[in-house]
Amino acid sequence: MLQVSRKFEYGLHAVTYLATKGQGRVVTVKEMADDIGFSQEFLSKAMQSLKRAGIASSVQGVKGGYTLGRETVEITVADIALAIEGKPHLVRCGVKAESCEVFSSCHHRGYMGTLQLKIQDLLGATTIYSLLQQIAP
Amino acid sequence: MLQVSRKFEYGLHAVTYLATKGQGRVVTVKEMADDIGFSQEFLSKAMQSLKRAGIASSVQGVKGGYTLGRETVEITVADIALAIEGKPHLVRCGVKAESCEVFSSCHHRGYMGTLQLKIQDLLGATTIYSLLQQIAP
DNA sequence: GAGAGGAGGACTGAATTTGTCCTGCTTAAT
DNA sequence: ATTAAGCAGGACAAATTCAGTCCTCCTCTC
Repeated sequence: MLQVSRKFEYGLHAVTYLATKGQGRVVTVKEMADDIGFSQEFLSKAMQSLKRAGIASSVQGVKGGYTLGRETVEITVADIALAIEGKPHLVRCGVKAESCEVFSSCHHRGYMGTLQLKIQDLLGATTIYSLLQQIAP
Repeated sequence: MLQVSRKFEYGLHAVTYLATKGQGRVVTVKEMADDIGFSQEFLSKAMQSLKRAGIASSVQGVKGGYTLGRETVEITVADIALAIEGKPHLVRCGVKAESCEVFSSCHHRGYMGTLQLKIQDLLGATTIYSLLQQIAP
């Protein structure tokens, strides 16, 4: 269906939250979940992925929580997608060649490959910084 | 996971098959399924979608089958995607606003919307004709 | 009128996504 | 030292979607 996952949406919301309302402080998952309006448990998973990718960094223990791990100009939408959904595979044979019956004789692999790159470029061209500019005029 | 459906892959293969090995004649689903190498029943579904969209046209009865419904320069990859997967919705709120908890306060809808349009443009920029050029040098 | 072949609804099984639960670890505060 | 807030992450359950099959009907050629 060529649709982005919910977890990605959660992650993107969380990052913009940290970038705006979370400046200079540590923000708990609970605060974000309450304020934005979705499940704390699930958002927590997204944050863990963002952390592993260095997009967010975490502070443990009481008074713990999350902050951004990099400047907003250094985080692109593609980074968030990669952190949360892993490497994109527009077609199945990108994951497993065996999953395609016609792998050896396939004529579109080249095209689908460049298409995927172009989509990644599209996502990579937007930083959180520029995204925020678009929001608040 | 931002992945294209299998049915779309089937459809794309079928269209290029018709455009190359099926010139000037009517091709049965069985032939395509056998030659390309996947399920006849399922390919049949894809063909039905393509037919409804006018990308393929069908002949019923004995000696029936499919032909292309338009010239290859007038069929884009986006057309095939639309025919088979329906209107694209990068985010859920495009399908149902209620499916998003933060619809009213959402900051990314505008961005996601233009992103979707850009992806559609990408698909719309490739015609079957140009795709075939890329394949056979 | 028999059989090849498309049309399409219904259904099933598999895979993926989404979300919850639980347990453990870290650390500030008391 | 103990407690409780909060992150980390594995395991599991539910829901949704996708993929594929089956069955019936209709159309057309021979």
